Amino acid sequence: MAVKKAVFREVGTAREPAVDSTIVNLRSKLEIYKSLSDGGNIADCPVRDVIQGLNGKWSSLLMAALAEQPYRFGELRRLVPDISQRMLTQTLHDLQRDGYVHREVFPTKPPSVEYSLTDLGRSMFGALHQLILWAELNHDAVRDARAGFDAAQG
Amino acid sequence: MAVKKAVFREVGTAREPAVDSTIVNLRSKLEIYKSLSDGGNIADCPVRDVIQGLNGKWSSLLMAALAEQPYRFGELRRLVPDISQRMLTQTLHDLQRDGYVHREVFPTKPPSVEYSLTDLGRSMFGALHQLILWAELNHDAVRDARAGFDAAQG
DNA sequence: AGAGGTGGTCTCAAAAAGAGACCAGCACTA
DNA sequence: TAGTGCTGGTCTCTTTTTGAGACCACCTCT
Repeated sequence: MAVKKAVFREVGTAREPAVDSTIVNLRSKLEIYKSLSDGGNIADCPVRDVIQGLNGKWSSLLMAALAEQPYRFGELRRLVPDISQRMLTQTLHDLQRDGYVHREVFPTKPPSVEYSLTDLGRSMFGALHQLILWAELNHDAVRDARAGFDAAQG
Repeated sequence: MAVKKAVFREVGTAREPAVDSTIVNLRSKLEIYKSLSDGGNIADCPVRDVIQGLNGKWSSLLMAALAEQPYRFGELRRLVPDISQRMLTQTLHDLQRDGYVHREVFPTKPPSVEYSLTDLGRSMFGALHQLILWAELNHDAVRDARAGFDAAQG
């Protein structure tokens, strides 16, 4: 099987000549992931620490929702029907702990709770959004790859 | 508590005026996550489907490693000491299935297996890398947020 | 009085991840 | 020739994470 023609689309259609931007090539990507100064042990790496907080099943979805507008607890639950109340509580708690989400209780009766992105959260979503955008543009390529792989492997 | 001054740094130091780039505001971010045309059910959303494959504990780390250069199985195991052989096999398998990673067996004795990024994988890493870069630049802000949260909540 | 909406917590089952033994095949060494 | 080690895995068992759903106090409206 020869090298397939690249049919996927890049996120930055213009002005981004290729995958590797200038800063990417400044030093080894793995070095960046190790984030230097970790004493040679890749296990406790700050970047891993931060990324870990985002790769939960619901984190990126809730970030995308809150990037749109602030939402109340129940609104988020209705917006994402297949999340359990337990995981919604927990994921929002974790996002708040990492400083991405602000939780505000309003003294209504019964009290309502509003979740919104902090400045840090908006900043982080700017980067996360690149990935979401890529996924939207290339989901059919990924789906094709999966289908091809499954067909080949049985 | 007033609105804190934003002390975190943006990834694109110049030319990116704020979090929201032009394309971000074209339509609702949540709409993008739903990726339209999903019949109103956010549960089976192509973007979620793609993102899901990347938020495993080891996926982004292995992508970063392979973005640096191709590696053999044992090399990856030594590079990431705290991954179990089982999860390394499985994660590489999943990344291969999604079309990000190419697996090639060389007929040496004993046979060796080399893993490398495909074009699709390199393209995806271009987006993922934004997030990694953000994490590197802002991990202290996240760490501070965590410390503050833990101190407040006990 | 009863139903419904608020934002949760608690318990228990299912799924995923981690630890480590085991495997075939070959090369090198003793 | 028997041991040792390296290759890339799989298999089983235990621990952690997630999911499903009951339960809760409080208030409002009917």
